[in-house]
Amino acid sequence: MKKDSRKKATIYDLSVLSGSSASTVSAVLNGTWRKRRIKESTADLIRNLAEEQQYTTNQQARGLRSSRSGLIGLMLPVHDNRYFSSMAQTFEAHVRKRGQCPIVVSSSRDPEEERQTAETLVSYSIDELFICGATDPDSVHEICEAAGLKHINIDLPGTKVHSVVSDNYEGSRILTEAIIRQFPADNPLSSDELFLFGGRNDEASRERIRGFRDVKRELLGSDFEASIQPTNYSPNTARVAFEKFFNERQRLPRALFVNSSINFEGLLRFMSNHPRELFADLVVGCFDYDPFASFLPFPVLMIRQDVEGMITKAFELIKEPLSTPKVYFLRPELVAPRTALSGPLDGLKDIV
Amino acid sequence: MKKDSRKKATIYDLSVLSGSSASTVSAVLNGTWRKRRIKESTADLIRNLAEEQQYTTNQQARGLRSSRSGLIGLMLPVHDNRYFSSMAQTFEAHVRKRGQCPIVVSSSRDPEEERQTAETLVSYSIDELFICGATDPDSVHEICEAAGLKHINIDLPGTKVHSVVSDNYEGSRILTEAIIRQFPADNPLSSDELFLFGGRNDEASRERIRGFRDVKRELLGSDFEASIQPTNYSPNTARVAFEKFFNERQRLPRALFVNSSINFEGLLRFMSNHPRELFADLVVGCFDYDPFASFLPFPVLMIRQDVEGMITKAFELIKEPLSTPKVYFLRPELVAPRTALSGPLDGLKDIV
DNA sequence: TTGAAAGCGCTAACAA
DNA sequence: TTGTTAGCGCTTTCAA
Repeated sequence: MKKDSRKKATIYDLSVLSGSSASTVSAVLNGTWRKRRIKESTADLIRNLAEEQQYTTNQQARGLRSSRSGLIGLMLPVHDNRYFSSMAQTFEAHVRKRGQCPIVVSSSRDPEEERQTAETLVSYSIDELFICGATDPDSVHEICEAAGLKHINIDLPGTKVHSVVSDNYEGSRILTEAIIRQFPADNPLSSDELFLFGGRNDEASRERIRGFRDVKRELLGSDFEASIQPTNYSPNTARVAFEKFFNERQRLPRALFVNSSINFEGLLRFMSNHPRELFADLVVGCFDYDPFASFLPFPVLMIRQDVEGMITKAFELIKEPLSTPKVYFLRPELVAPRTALSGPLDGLKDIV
Repeated sequence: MKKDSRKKATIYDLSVLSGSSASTVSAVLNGTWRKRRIKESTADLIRNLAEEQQYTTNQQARGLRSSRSGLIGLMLPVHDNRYFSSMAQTFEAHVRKRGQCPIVVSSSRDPEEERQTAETLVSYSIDELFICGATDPDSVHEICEAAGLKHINIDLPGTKVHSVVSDNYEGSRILTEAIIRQFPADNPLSSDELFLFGGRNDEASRERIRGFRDVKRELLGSDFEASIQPTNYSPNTARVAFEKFFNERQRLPRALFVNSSINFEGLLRFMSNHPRELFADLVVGCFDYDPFASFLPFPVLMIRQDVEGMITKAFELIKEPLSTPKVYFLRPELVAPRTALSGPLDGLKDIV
């Protein structure tokens, strides 16, 4: 005999139906029944009833009581970008595998929004927070700390807890060198023909710029202040920067190091206003991987960051009791032009 | 005088500190105090205390009591794709604007996973569920229905509640026609040179195929069974299909209608194994928009679905009391080659 | 092997 | 204008 059917069944309903107490039902349903020495048969009975009544645990109640929620949070700068969306995809797979519920939220690289987002997540008693690409991870840390919430930094390091980031310096060196080597010996690239566009004053950008400059000096003999054109992470700001550069010199550099695929989109916006011939022998290196970008009509070298590795490492580290915060570096990978790498989607089973 | 500081302050702490009762504190903090006729000064006092103690509401407790949570769910097939990631980005902005907390989860187009995901979300008492691109939306409906959870379908329609989808038939017609018109009058495309790759037996694919076939018949005089090559939504399956086609005929069709950017990635994988000259005069139409794909070295026509419009409409409809379930169609937009459209990221403020 | 009872932090009648 | 009280559904001692 069904109950209201609009109302979900509770352990009390099952308690009545089974003739056991609510605490017995609870133990059976949350898996602690073995160590409570509950009879196999009682357990069976209750489980059948639960199935029949379509019982599902009310996680809010469980969470309130146990001050856990089963929710694992990932805070992202933005969703709409292949780097971060693959981060979300990978993160989800890991969380699901542990039987928990992923909750992915973005906070636009705005420190205030980051803090608010963290507070919100705390108020839902999430169990762990992965802070990815935060502008101000240490402020987020304070909030987590105050709530006793385990957390870790990814992509951009903080100073209060462990961080897992790409080796941006090394990645940048590899990319810069690869850009330079694209040019033939009889028409080599000169220092004043290679510019870096994009990024801002964050650790990743600083490291990438450092690698870029070092390699330029080593391989091209020199570098100069203006070879760095920061544009934040914004297609439109990047577009404007390219326009400006072009207007001043009537051409783009022969070679471009674009810091992040987001800014690469700014280059596309610029291109859409100009004839394609203009870019016939442009060489672009992009610090980020996007499968479509790899096949553009000019050589595009890309750096793919090891998202799977970062997430895996972060899951390892987040449970470790914190000693002194350390930064773990993962080496990113150079991707040759016209390369289609497999990604997190390839792990999913195909339903046809 | 601070409390434990590791423990979060509760309304009881504030109740003691302020000398008011817990219910007064509660009313002040959750905004119902005006109608409870609480003195402005008491309210002020309590709010100051709350600030000072860094009080934040325990949403689990509030949710348990009020059987709401402030969580709004979006169920996506996958994250790592520009269509769905822009969906997530847009959805987030809408939810945030309403002061609620977005929770975006993917379920791999697997009906069983869709159901489980829905159950999980229900168990957290989410307030509304947006079901995007679900393989079996009606099963998800049953779960929501049983829990009294408001929900709506996006992208792929269901029969039990309202749905907001792209006008796939019309979009497909537009795209197919545009593909055909890419070819010059003196060397026109013939029916046997245009194939559709990708998709499966879902409503979107069926409609796209219908539009494709209709336009082929109208403009090219005929169509044939084999012009449709379903590959599911999977880069790898698509790659295999292209390989197979190529092996059998030693060439690709002159023109391709690729159903979804996910399958377009399969085409890239195919291309990476072949010299670029092979694709010198290929024309591709893709039902989905990706900014990088738009600039590939051959003409790429794309269809951008109206994500912002779909989300907006869905938010309108979800609160409407359900009469007979209706399907709302939004017209997607044809995107010419070499076009960089602005997206949901452009709405964010730029922090430099 | 099980049950009774307290309580997680909050809301919302109902009193006062 | 405010306080008292009774839960929301679950977990977890402690007792039996």
